[in-house]
Amino acid sequence: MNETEAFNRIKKLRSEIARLRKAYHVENAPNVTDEVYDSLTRELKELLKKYPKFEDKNAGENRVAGKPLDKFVKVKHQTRMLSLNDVFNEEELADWEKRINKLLGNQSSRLNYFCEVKFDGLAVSLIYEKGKFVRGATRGDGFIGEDITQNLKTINSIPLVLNFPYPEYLEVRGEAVMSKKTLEKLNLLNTKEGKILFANTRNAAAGSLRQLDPKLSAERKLDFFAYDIAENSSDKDLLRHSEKHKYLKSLGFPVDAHDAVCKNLKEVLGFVKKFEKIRPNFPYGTDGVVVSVDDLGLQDILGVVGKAPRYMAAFKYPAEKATTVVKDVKINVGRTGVLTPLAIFEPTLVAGSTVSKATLHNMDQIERLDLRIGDTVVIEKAGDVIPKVVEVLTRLRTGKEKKVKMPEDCPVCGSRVEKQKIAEKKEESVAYYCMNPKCAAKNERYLEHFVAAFEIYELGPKILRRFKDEGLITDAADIFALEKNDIENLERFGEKSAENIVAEIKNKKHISLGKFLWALGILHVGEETARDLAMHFGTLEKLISAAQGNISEIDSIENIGPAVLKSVSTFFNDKNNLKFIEKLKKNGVIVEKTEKRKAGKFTGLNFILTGTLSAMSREIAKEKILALGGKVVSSVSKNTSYVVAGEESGSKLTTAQKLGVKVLTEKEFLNLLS
DNA sequence: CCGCCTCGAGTTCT
DNA sequence: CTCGAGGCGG
Repeated sequence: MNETEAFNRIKKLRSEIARLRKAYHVENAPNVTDEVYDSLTRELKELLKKYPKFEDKNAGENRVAGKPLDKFVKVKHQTRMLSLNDVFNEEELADWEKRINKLLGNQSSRLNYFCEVKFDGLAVSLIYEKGKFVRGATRGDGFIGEDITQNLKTINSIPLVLNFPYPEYLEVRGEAVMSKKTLEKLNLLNTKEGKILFANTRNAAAGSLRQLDPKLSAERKLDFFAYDIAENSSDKDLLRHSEKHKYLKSLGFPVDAHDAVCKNLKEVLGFVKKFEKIRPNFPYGTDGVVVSVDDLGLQDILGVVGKAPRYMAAFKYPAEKATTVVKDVKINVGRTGVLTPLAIFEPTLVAGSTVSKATLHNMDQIERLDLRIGDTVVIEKAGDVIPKVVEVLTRLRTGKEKKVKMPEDCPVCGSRVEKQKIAEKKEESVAYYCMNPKCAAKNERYLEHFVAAFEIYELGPKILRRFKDEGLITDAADIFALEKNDIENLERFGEKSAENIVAEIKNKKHISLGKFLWALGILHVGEETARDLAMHFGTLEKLISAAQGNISEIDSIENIGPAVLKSVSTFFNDKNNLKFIEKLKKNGVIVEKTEKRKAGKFTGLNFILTGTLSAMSREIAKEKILALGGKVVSSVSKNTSYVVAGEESGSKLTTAQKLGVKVLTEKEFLNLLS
């Protein structure tokens, strides 16, 4: 990026950030997520670090967010309400400590830390006179906030009268929050009434406290947690931040129950990691941990720079949403010849890992998103794992973005690309296909699929490709004729790895009919349908003769309709395919006969496996269920009998609960098995 | 013919 | 996990 481009980007970012801020703080628009805002702000900051000449003191990023609304009475804070500097990882936390140590010099030996959970709500200030709650205000811009005393009085956890002995005058800082449960209920209600939903607990808390009618505010059932004392007229000697917490507790304020003094950064990180585990099940929304220098004397020495104190840092957990720029859209060719667009972007940290690409599925999806190369996009991780482009920030466009075009020719073999007719229908497929049966990409993907079905784990994509390039194999059947010598002679392959590979292949020559049919890669015949076929016919020979003669027998099988029927019969009437099967047999592949599905105690039951089981792998669990006559399906619906939830279960658990499907713990599942 | 379920296929990172 | 498409019942 050159200087002009950087400057243009900075301008765009500034205006979009300003727009989001206004939507967020002034209009309380619930659909704006602060993560997108944060992500853009981070990019702007980095750009300004690289190009300091474009710094602008009056620009939005140098002002504290939160312009007060006109509707509420404005109040001036006696001491400014600060914001915090963020750190995102261990390294940044260590940098923070280094800066502190430098400033403290020889006093740094007294340094220890205080950790507390950072609630994601609305920061408020509460004033008590003679032990009575007299005024509460929002943070606003840090200097001037809004008087929301009436609304705050509806929060049960804010004491209206302090426990004795209390100081003449006290100003408490804390966070007004909404529990996740309350938010869920509120959103459910809003859905029914057709109102807009709140994106997170923070927006909900802020929105609720901004209700002009305190009755509405009261219905929202907010909570409060205190974290600091700003003014205190008593002569009580508070020397540490941790003592403030204790004192707040004694006066009747709820404080974070996890808070702890940490001797060093290692302990701080321990706290951060411990809470990260608790966080998903914690009743309130949180976005990190606040780390403070515990000694108030040291805090004074360190002081405040700009709007944030040097003695505090917010350790932020990785955001679930982030923004990034699409550098390119590549086209992948799959086993079936389908062309799949793949967005390539700047490596970006999202939900704990760095992501550099995401599938776009097909052209329709690209059009729906209106995605162009060069666009800034919002990404998240579906189910916390798979990166996904959720939105394009079209306002950040410069006009230089390029539309994505599906190539007319296959990017690998160069042959024509086209949409396919959908069986029994006039429509065409959404996807484009490379129709060349000899396409190198298709063959490679097929080899990968084949070894996966045979469970030959030693042969990954890289090795397969190498074997193919070196001429060791031309088709999948050649794999079973590989010898130790062939492999050893290749560069970068040792004797040991050659032995392992050959042994593994030999081991996997016996295969069930179902897995074998799946390995053949027949159109529309995946793992499930392959098993249905295997269960019905029992042997490969019976299936082949039916495919070549009495196809009505295939048609009669449950879950097999016209499309699958046609593809199966076409496959087994093709001479090349039959030759390939013969070659596999000749090379030692033995297809095991399949027993007809036995009725067992799981007959008619559908299982879903989610999360990690400790006693067995999912693969084994699946086999056990099948052996008892049950089925393992991949998506939850109301027809699902049981969801078996292991450790760290994903979204399937949530859907199960929503649909009222019975959920089993691993223990309950094991009991059911035996 | 439509709407619900499933299945198939492609996909990411540690 | 997600999207498209096949199977099937209403």
